[in-house]
Amino acid sequence: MAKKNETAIRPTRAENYPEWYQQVIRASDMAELSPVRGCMVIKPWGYALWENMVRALDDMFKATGVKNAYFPLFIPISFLEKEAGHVEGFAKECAVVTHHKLEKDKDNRLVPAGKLNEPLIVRPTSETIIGDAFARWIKSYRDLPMLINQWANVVRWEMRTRIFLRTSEFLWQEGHTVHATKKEAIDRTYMMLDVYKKMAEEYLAIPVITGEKTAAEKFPGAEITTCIEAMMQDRKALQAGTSHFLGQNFAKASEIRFQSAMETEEYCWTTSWGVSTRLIGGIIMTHSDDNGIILPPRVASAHVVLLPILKKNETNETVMEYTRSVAEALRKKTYHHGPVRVEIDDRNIGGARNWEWIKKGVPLRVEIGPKDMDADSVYVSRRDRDRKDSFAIQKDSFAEHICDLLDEIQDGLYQKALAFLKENTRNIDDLDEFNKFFTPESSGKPEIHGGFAISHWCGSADCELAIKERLNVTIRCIPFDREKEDGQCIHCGSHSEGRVVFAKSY
RNA sequence: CGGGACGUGGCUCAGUCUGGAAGAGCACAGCGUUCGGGACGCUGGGGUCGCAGGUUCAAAUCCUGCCGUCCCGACCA
Repeated sequence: MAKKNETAIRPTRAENYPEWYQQVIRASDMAELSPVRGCMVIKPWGYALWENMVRALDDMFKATGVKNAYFPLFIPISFLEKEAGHVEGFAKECAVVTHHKLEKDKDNRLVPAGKLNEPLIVRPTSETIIGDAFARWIKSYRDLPMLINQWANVVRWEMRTRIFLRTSEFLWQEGHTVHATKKEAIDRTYMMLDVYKKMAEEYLAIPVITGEKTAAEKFPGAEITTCIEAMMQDRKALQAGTSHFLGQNFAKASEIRFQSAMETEEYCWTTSWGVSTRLIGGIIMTHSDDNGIILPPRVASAHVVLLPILKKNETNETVMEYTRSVAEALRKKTYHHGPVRVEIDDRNIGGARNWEWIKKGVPLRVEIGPKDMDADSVYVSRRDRDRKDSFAIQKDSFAEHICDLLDEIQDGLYQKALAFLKENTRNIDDLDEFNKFFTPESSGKPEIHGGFAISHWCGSADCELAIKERLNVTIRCIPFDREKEDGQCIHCGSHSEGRVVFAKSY
C-alpha cells in the first residue's frame, strides 16, 4: 500500500519545468543523451513514435505529388558560399570535415591525416547540394514542377542543446521544390504548411497558429518564411514546422534555369520546408502530465498494452491464451489505415509494470486476469484519465469499440491543448500590461508565466529588437488570419495595421 | 561563447568544509512469501568517486587544467 510518490515524475511541472521535461523523457524510455556532446540516442519506444510520424507525413507528401530522394551528407564549402544569406545563417554552426583518414602518432594515438583539398561541411540543410542537382536535372518547363523530399539527419553545432528540442544532430525531412512561376512556388509553400498544420493538429493533437515570420526571424536566404507555432505547457512558443518561399535566390545561386514554352531561358522559383524530431519534444511538452508522457493515439508507439495478471497456479497458461486471443482480435481492427498496435507485457514485477506503461504514455492499459477471463471481459484504464478511473468491458465489445475509444482520447488531448492555448493567449494593448505579462514574479527561480500576447506592431525591426532585448520576447509570427485593424505599436506607439503574436520561445 | 550551479554503482543523493578502509535508498539478479499490489524477507552482483596532472606517508576530499550536464544570456528547427 506504500505509495512512495504522489506523482511518477519528479520534480513536477510547477516545481521545475525544464528538469521535469528531462525526467519525462528518461521515464518514458524514449531517448537518452549520448557520449557525444549535444547528440541523442533515440530508443525503440521513441523511434517507433518517430516512424509513425514519418509514415503519416510521407503519405501526405506523396499525395501532393512529392517524390523521395537522397542527397549526400557532405557538402563542399564552396556550395554554401553561393548564397549570401545562407552563409550568414549557417556558417557559424557547421561541422567541418578536413581529413580523410587516421594515423597513429608516436604515442599510438589516432590523429587525423590526409588533409582534404577542399574541406566538406556536414549538411546543416541541403538547399545548396540539392540545388546543384536540380541545375543539372532541369532543362525545360516540361521538367517542372520538380517536387523532391529527403528524409535525413542534419548537423548544426548548437551552443545550447536540449534533447529533442535542439540537438546538434537531428532527424528531419526537407522538401525542395522547383517551379516555373512565382505564384506556383508560393502556393506550394502554403500547401506544405497546411500539411504541417494537419500533421500537428490531427495526428499530434497539437493546436497551432499559422503565420509568416518577420524579416528578422526568416530562414537564411528565404523571401517568405511561414511557420506553425505551438504553445507548450510552460506557455513558451515552439516553432513546430516551417515552409519557405525562396524566390529565385537559390535558383540564381545554383543556376537552376529552364527554357520556357516561349523559348526564353528563365530562373526557377524554389521552396523548401521541413519538420524534425523536435516535434517529439512538442508532443511531450503539450500532452504530458506529472506522471509522464501521454502519447496521441494516431502516432503512439503502441495503442494498447495488455497486462496479464499471472499468479503461481494453473490458470496462468489459460490467462495467457486468453490474452493472446484479445491481442489477436485487436490487431485485426484497423485504426486510421493501420492495424491497432498491441503490446503484451507478461513480466511478473508487480505494480511497477503498470506504472512503467503510464510513464511510457500508452493510451490504453488493459489488465486481464482470471476474473475477466471468467466474465469474458477485460479491465481497461485510459492514460488521459485518472488511473483509478478504470472499467470492465466485454472482450468483444472492447475490440469493437477500441478505435472509437482511441479517437475519443485523441480528440480529448486536442481539445485540452486548444483550451490551454486559448486560456493563455490574449490581446494586449497596454505596454505596462505587456511588460507584466512577460515578467516572472520571482527572478531567482522564475515561475511559469506569460503566453501569447497578441499585440500591435508597426513593422519596424527596431521595435522588434528592442522588445527582444528587454524581455526576451520575439514575434513568433504574423498570423494569416489576423484582421485588418488600426492600432498603435506596443513599443513605439506609432500606427499599426494589425496584430502579431509575441511570446518567449524555444 | 559569457555568468551561475553541478559531476560519487542504472537513478536520486550522503560523504568534500576539517585528507586516514567507497556508503544509503531505489533499480537489477536468485530464492521464498505475497500479489488485480509502484508488496515483503533473505542472499547477491555492480563504482579506477567525470578526465589528466600536482601537493602529501596517504586524495572522492586540497591545488591547477580540461571535459561533460543543467539553468540564465547571445544563436538557432
